[in-house]
Amino acid sequence: MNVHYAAVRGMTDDKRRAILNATLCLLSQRGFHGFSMKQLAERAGVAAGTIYLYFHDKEDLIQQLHQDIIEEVGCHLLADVDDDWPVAQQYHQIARNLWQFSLQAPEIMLSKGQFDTMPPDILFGASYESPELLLAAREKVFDPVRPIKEMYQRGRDSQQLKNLPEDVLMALSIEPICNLARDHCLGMIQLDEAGLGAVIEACWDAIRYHH
Amino acid sequence: MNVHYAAVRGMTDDKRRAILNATLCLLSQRGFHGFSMKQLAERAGVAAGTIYLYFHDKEDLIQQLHQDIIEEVGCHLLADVDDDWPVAQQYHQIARNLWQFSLQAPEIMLSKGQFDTMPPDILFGASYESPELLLAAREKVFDPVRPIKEMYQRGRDSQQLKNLPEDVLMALSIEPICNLARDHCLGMIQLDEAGLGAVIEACWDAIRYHH
DNA sequence: CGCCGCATAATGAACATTCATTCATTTTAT
DNA sequence: ATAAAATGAATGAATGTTCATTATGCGGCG
Repeated sequence: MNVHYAAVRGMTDDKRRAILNATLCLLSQRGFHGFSMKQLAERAGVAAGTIYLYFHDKEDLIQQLHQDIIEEVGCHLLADVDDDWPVAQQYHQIARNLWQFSLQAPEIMLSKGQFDTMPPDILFGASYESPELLLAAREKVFDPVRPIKEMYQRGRDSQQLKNLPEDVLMALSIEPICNLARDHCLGMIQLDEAGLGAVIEACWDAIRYHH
Repeated sequence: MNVHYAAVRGMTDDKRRAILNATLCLLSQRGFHGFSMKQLAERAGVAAGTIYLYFHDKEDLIQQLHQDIIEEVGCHLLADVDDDWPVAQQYHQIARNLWQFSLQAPEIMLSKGQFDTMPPDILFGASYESPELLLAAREKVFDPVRPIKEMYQRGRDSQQLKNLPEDVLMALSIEPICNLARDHCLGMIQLDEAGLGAVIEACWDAIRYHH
């Protein structure tokens, strides 16, 4: 009887997946507004009421999608990254993984901005009113990408990276690639293999310690 | 009789400003969803119907706010930047202006992400279906920040900056600062004067041509 | 095999809200 | 007195959610 952990009533997990996929799809092209549960039901190929068998309400749905995406991103970014590699090589692999991932799952890259600007009580179940609770909740949610943060720590401690907080190092070397990947998915820019290499090198220049 | 250019019926422009300010305020803290015209009217201190004297509808309001913000940002970023300066100095001044602006108008920084992920037909009156129209409309809207783009061009042509498209150079050297400014406004990170200098230097490292 | 009972899964019309927008009326300024 | 500006109750459409009803899969029984 240990198959019932996923949902209270809903059983087959592929319905849940279909709903999550449809949510991501709508979110990436229509945004959070102009996105209704009825549209979602139609897109997912289920009835409106079915959604509420798998998710408590709209916010719960968004929250679970967010968690789901972070796990998938974390998994893909860290693929083929060896703990024993030097930080430079690890970063380059992660950066390439990120770009490749954005090509195979563009909806996720396109929806990233939506999540980034979402009220924190939806994503983390905690509001700005209690900063310490919010911080803890956020840390838990982003646990799947913690190894990346730790890589930045190691690089900084060994003076291979600049002496800056991890958030800053990530803002300098991950976010630009996310932005460019989004623009690339939207057809606003083109970037070939050589261009990608140059971009990654530029991001590396931003964070590496220049002796 | 030359005071009637601003609106069809509405006259006093401070009502328009009040509505725009209230829109920005709500947009930055509640996001696009959970933002209603009735809330807006209350916040702006006007009746619901008054909004429609100055703006055709909700989308028009958002579009005008977007244009308004871009003009203000462009104006502030280029303050105290001399055309005769070397590119390095120009960039540093713009970066500092950007940070300072984010402190004095945090709502604008907080709402940036909302606009970035908004369907293009709202912001530019053109959809993805006709890429050439969309591109032209976008260029027109972003005209106030064109001097910045031109600075990047000059820097690249004179081999002071890396040989990358302007969009890429901006993604590398402007966007990270926007991201950090947003996180700083939200209290998620702290950054003192020294830290800011280090961040700007890092962004400069990302785009400058290393001989 | 076919039929039955039963528990779970799924449905979608119905409901109460909330939304953007309108317009007959009132206020304001000249 | 008159024209422009502002109002806010009214309207219909759309939203998130519920729940009485229907469908489905399944193990036992004749």
